[in-house]
Amino acid sequence: MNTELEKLRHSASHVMAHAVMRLFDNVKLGIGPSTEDGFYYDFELPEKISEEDLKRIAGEMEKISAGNLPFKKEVLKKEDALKEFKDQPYKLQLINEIPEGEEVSVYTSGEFRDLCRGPHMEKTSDIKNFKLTHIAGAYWKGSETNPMLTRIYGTAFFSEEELDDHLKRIELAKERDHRKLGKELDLFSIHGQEAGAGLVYWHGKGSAVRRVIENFWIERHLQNGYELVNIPHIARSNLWKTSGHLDFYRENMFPAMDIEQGEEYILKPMNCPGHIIVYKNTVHSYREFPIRWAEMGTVYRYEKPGVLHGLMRVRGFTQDDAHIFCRPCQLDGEIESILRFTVDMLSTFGFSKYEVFLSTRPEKHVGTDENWERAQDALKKGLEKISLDYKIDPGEGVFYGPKIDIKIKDSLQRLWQCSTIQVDFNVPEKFKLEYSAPDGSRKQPVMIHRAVFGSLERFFAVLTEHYGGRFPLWLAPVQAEIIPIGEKHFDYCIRLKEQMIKEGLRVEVNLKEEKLGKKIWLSRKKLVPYMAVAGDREVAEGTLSVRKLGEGEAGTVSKETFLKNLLREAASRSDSSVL
RNA sequence: GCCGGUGUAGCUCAGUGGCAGAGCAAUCCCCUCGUAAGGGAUAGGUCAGGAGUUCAAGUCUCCUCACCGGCUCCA
Repeated sequence: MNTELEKLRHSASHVMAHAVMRLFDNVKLGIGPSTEDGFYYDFELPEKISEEDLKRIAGEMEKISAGNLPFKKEVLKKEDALKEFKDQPYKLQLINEIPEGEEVSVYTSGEFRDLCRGPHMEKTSDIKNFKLTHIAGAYWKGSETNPMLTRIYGTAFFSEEELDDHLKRIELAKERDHRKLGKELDLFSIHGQEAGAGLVYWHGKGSAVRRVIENFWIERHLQNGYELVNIPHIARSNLWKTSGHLDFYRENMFPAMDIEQGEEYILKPMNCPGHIIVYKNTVHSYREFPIRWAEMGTVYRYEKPGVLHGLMRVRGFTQDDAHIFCRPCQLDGEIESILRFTVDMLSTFGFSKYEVFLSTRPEKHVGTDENWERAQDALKKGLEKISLDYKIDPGEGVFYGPKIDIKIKDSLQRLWQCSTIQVDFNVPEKFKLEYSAPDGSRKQPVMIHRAVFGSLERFFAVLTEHYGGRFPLWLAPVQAEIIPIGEKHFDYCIRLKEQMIKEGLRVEVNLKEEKLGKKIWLSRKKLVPYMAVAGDREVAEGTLSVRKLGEGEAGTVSKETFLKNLLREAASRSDSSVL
């Protein structure tokens, strides 16, 4: 299945490889596929190259394109192919992996010949609108144990307009980067050098957004039959031994703290054992089920230095976690209601498109095959019941159970993993959890682990990029800025601010001695949804001249009306004015 | 962890071996102002950290840390 665009991009990767072969000696070729956004080709090069070299390579590509060379396909016998590519170790490996009976084809364009399944464009001059974007290292065949090749990324389109649009979209994504907005809007900071990589400092403005998210989360959980619990951040290592974390999750855990003579404590990488401690504190009856315990639980995981990324990938983060204890017969119903609950909550934040994945048993796991089968079946049934389309991600489950991951699509059509639902028969077994069944016997409950936002840090980052920092009113760190025109209007503005703050709004006053135009410019830079200007006229009438971000002047209203309107809009949790 | 790049004032960045710079922000002064940046002055630096080469290092070399683009891994 090759679309025309994939054909174009794959052909572009050939032209790029062709150019690289012309410019460097002794190049070993890896693979050069098309991707969602463009294409790449992996090379083993005799020397280091940097982004500077991309211009040269692109220049050579222009020449090859202008050369108008046809792409010609040729089918070879396997032994002939092996002979022809004897100096290309990676190609040899690929040839040897082609199953018997499948054809071995080679594409030729000018003096460049490459092992390739095709298909291709007709000629090199079809590749006109391309751009080489960046360079990266990539393991051969994606395995850490293989040598690292140099990957050159590029993109190509049929028309110049499409290429420009694409490059503009990349620029837009850069503008919306949560790390950039985090600085500009004073939301958070990370101090890798001074205080530790991957550890987040939430500033006042970021915390304001976070608090709104948390309050909404608490409200919805209480309405949906959850109880909120709280657990400590460290626990003795024997707890993590029992749970299986020390055996199966150790590489992601910070080393144990030796507190007093041989008593080791461990910083929690997950919340589940803590909730299990609460469960085990008393005996439970089937009549209590389902028990739904939720917590914004902060966890710490050791992540390799190279994987850290803003708020998206950190070493300390807060999961909006919940554990549901129930009877096996309640499992389907619980999964279904969790899915509905999740989708409902996400839609409030403007996320209505998802991709859903069902991840199955990984290599490193606890528990029996039978338990894994049961858990997977339950998840499948839940998905089918609310007819959500999903894909299977083989071997991607957690060590204690399979999971459903919901990836949300943001306003730039990018996917982000947030929500997760995991069915677990294994940890209850390890901790010997019990409940009294209707017939008086002791049975083992099933446990569901689930998170809607996944990590608050990541969700906040996704939200920031989704809205490009222009948060809808209910989330905005500063909902309104009141701007006095001159010093004599300060009192009026300060009193109004105090009144609005008492009503629960987040409001600031700009008391700098600047001109109105500059104050408006500053407020716009901070992406504050509403500005309220007050001068002589407004003070005399008890009104405000209102400006709306992105829309400009919105007329004069009484300060009471302004306050009421803001309260109403914030309470609606609507994002319609933003997107 | 791996490949490549980067690290200079609070922020954005210039400075390729010879006196450490600009704009914005900050502070002070002038202007007292009506809807997208008024003017002036002042202050602000262990040039990420350490070692080395050199008469001389922000600049060259090595090590460490962090950050950026990817790979592997992942909420």
